[in-house]
Amino acid sequence: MSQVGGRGRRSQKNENDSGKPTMRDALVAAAFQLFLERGFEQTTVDDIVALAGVGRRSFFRYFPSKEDVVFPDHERCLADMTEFLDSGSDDEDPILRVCDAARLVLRMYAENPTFSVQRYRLTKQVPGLRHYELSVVWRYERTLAAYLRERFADRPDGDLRAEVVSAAVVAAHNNALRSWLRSGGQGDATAGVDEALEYVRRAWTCEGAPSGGPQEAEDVVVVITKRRTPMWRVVRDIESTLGND
Amino acid sequence: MSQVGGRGRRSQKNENDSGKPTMRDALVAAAFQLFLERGFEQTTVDDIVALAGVGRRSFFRYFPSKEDVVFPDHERCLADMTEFLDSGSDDEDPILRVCDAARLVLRMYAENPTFSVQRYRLTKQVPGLRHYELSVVWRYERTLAAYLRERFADRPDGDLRAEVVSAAVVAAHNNALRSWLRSGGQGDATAGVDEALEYVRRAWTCEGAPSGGPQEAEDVVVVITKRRTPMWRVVRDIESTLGND
DNA sequence: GATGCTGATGACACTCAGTACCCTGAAGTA
DNA sequence: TACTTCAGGGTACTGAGTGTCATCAGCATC
Repeated sequence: MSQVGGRGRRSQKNENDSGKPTMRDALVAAAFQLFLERGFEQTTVDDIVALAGVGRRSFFRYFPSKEDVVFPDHERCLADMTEFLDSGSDDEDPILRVCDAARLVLRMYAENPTFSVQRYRLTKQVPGLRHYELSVVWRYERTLAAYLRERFADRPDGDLRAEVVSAAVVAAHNNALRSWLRSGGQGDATAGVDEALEYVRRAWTCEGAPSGGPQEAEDVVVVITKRRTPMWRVVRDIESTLGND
Repeated sequence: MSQVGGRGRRSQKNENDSGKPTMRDALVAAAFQLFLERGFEQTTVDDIVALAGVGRRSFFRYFPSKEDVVFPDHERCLADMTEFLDSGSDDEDPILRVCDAARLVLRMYAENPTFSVQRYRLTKQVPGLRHYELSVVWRYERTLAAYLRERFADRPDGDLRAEVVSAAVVAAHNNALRSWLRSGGQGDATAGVDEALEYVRRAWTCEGAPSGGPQEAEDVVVVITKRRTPMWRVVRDIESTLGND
């Protein structure tokens, strides 16, 4: 119960050097202690501020809602993501760029596995928190989509492509992230996310020019046919795979 | 202001033949009238029940929350979608199937354009409703993903693929749907959605097995390598494609 | 027609999240 | 010292959502 709190993102303004935790951090710690003890819905804001020893009004000064205290670091992560996307050069593959942006979220989770896993279990149980999480994920997705929309502005399908790719990237990232969280935060989270993101990137870059990518593999695609498959069918499928139709 | 209400889904149990609207419909109509007049947040549940001439407690008997009254038909549409997916035959392309499932949502919107457009404008303005909509969309996405996960169970990447494809399908559908709603519900919504869904399908059926239609192909997979690719790399990729690693 | 059951509705009270408003005290500044 | 500023405390209020009980209409049964 001592590893909770907004740890893992020091050197920010919400941390003073004297070791004494900020009121914000104290509130997060108190809230999580109670949430884990008796559940989210069974804990009132009054309980939290009583444990933290502060006034009720102060809680809402730091967190706009009771749900916000469960996701204390997303606001910063979202800002980091925006900044990261703004700072990129224009000759980089946009899809690779949003994949890297998604990795920022993973990094935030991985910085404090215990906290992340506790939060994951809590969120899984409580509908209200699940819904709140949706709105957080949605904001990440909007950020990625806005970036892609700009980068794809010259394409006729730019708008649709931006939407779909950002949704796919977020889904892939979250799929790998949740799998890591389900495992209790054991092992390396990065590998799974890399794989998942690469999976999406491949689907959305193969169809035009093969373009980017590390340079290994990618060059090899596999054909397996049943015996006696008519040759025209093989040819047709090769052609449609290559996008020549 | 008279075209609001849960219209467009008659022949359901919430409609009695005597022409007198159900209490549920009366509540939806009263709520929308007030929401459009003075806004969602400026309207209390007390206002709604007063206008509808019913008791306050009755509101919450029909709608679990104030937000629910804005999306009175999604519950049924979700049930339709589940039923549709359950009733399909197993030799149909899963991705085509979920695309068709997504079209059920479009159909619901298109059944009552005026209502849909009013709701769209309302939802766009009110953060609370936007968040609620996210959870509705999420449930559709979960339904599609659960179906795909089952259908992709034999693939090594089945889980990830199910997540990513359902996210992409939902994103494409919503992109086209919103574009239609922004236009004020003019013209044909179907064409745009068809195009968007086809866009996604193409990206996700070319990449592995060409598969495509019902029973054709499926047997043909394509290998293309660069000249002079080392044989070990070809073998490795064949193995990993087959999931033998 | 009286009795009893049931399901829909209304009435009332309560909890709790979130907000508006104002007070206090500490720190800094002229 | 007087003034300002600002973080925080205290109180009262609004409004969503819930639990509980009373009421009443419809309907069957005796």
